[in-house]
Amino acid sequence: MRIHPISENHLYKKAYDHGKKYVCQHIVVYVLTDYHASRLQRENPLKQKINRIGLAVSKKTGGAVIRSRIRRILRAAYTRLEKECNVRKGYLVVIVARSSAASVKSTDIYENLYEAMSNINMIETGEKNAQ
RNA sequence: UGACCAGUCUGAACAAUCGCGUGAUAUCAGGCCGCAAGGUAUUAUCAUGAGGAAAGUCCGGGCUUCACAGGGCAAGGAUAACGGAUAACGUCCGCCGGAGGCGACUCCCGGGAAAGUGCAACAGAAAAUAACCGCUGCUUUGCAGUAAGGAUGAAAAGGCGAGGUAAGAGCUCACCUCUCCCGUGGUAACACGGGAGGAUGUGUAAACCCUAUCCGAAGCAACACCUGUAUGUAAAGGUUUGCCCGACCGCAGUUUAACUGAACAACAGGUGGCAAGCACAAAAACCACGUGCUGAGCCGAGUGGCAACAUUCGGCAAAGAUAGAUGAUUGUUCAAGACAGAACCCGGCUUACAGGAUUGGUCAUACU
Repeated sequence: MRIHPISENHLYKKAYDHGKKYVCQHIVVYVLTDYHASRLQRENPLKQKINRIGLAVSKKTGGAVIRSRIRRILRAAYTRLEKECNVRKGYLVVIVARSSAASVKSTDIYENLYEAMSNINMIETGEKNAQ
């Protein structure tokens, strides 16, 4: 399960401007339909659709150590979410950490992410495994 | 024992579960992306994976690109006792002078103010050809002499004592200070001793400036080099014939859409296009493998040196990403975890930092 990062700056801009948005206590999530989803699917050896993930942590949040810790936690949270739930694919997902995320446990962030994704209707209920 | 001074080392540990980068071995897949060379995947095991400051980007180098390829001058910048170390330094070591501390020791101290120009607020009579008050003399509403005393100030015209005088004054003398000369010691800065001079005007050079020495510019999401393994690939391109032009290649993006997606397509850049034949040199561009991460390297012992350091021998070699790998959760322990994340690489400096360990030394007190 690899994370496909968003590297283009314009995609972040589009996600902020046009994407669906949900604000939680510690994070903000933007979701936008990925126009390149089918091309990426062809490139993907497994022939599955994928979500491209963008992680954003403001410099206001803290120093480099704190920021990279938050990025790791966010990445881990998303990986766990894809594993345990049935997440819709073919989207651009931008996760922005709020300043309170610096002092919070990773489980809280995961719960935040789950709440946000289900509110944006990114999680298909049933099927897979509901644990 | 207490209070200090100067270093050196260290920068929580363990277990379980999940997870990541790189490398190796095996395994899986022949699809997708690209004009093409070519690229890329699944899973398992093993190995390995941030700092003393990785930080600030303040100095000095290496490396690379560009420029000059010789010498001089000017401008600009940096440095500033002396000797050494070093690839180099504004760093380090030793030492000198000054300042501070009882001391161990410390210091954002260190050319020139008699080359010149400038500045010195407020206060004060006066801030540099000193006469306001005071003191003394005389021919006394004034003139002359005088820096001993006096407000102030960061700084007031060498200090202090004696002689001297009308009163005073380096005017004279002793001591101190300063400058110069000689001798001794030291590689030298300088120190000590002796002699001479009469002594010029306070501070400021982080004001301009003067003296000496050094310096080409730029740079990392970059750039370059080496080798082409079938002389690596090469769409649009060359050339011949025919036909056709707001064409074509390439591409962010937009619309529709959910698939072999389709349509339209800006800027930069490149090329006239299409069909057939022929030929493929070079360059730009790109691709693969490799290199720049073995380096002024680290550790231990010996030798030389007061030391910085040099040198000999032996051993070690295991971060390398490109939106960026070291993490999360739970539990246990303790001294309860600070500052903080490699990004081309080194040597320094500076700044931040919970603590812990340890070496040498000083002072005080007590005891012998």
